[in-house]
Amino acid sequence: MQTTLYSPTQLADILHRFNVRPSVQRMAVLGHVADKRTHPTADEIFSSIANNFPSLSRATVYNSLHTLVDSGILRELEIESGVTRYDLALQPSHGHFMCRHCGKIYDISVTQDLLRAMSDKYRVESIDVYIKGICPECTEN
Amino acid sequence: MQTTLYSPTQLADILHRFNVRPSVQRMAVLGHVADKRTHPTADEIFSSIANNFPSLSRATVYNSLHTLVDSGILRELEIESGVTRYDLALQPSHGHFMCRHCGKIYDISVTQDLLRAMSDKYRVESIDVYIKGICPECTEN
DNA sequence: AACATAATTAGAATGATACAAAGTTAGTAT
DNA sequence: ATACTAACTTTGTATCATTCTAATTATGTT
Repeated sequence: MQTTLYSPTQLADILHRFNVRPSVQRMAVLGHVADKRTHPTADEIFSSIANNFPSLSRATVYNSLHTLVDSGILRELEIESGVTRYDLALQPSHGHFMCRHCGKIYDISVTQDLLRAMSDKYRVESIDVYIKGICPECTEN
Repeated sequence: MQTTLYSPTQLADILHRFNVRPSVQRMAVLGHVADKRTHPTADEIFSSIANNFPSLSRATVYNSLHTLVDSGILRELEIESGVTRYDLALQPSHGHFMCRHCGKIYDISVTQDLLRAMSDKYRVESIDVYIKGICPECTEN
């Protein structure tokens, strides 16, 4: 059941490379996001790994996730209102497709052509493009 | 102070066209989103129009917004974690640029070329492409 | 081993949004 | 006009994700 694509050593390596201390909790959080590729929420992660950590706190999951995002290992997805989902950031950038019916989230590549071609497979109902950064006004000041 | 780009008659017309009953509250909510183009949150809308409606309830603002979104007049933006923002949907589809520093949200067009050209004006730090619809698995069933 | 720093825990607090029941309004038919 | 009905608004309460705080524990370094 527990497909382990990333060994503990590999997880520790990743954390080291990004200058994040490899606590067991952090490894478990990262491991879950990296192994299952379901773009889980903080709560899903908590429920899944709580078995192995009787005293695990939600705050720890949130703390770990924030640390992992800040370090660049994970990336936040806000594809669904009200919850933040998490995705491995260690791979070529990609868009996401969420099925309105089953809720599953698929990784997709996002070149113009592919986006158009996608309509054959997926029934696209909405596309959101969000860009963040620094605006001209703020760059001057 | 209160720039009125849309007259009450125009607002009522829009609501009629989309088969939404033009209650005063709904007109006020739509009017605020349509006039100011600040992509406001439910709470910002509530605060702004509460002056004119001493007994206005937050629930009414949420109800109105849901009705307006369902009818296709407004569109939800999830560009910022934890809050939903609202935008007029009655215009050519466009992306959004949020400044990490001042928080302002700019409308931008999203063709490949323009996205590339944008880097001259805006300092792009992250791009999110979210697509929703029905996946192949669900289409079969 | 002792100290300093960082991480974890538990529980309470916050804040956006949803819900439920009662009251009000508006549209329609008599 | 009056009464009926359905839609809308209100009020207060509930929920749920996330954050905060203070106390505890673990880790790394001298």
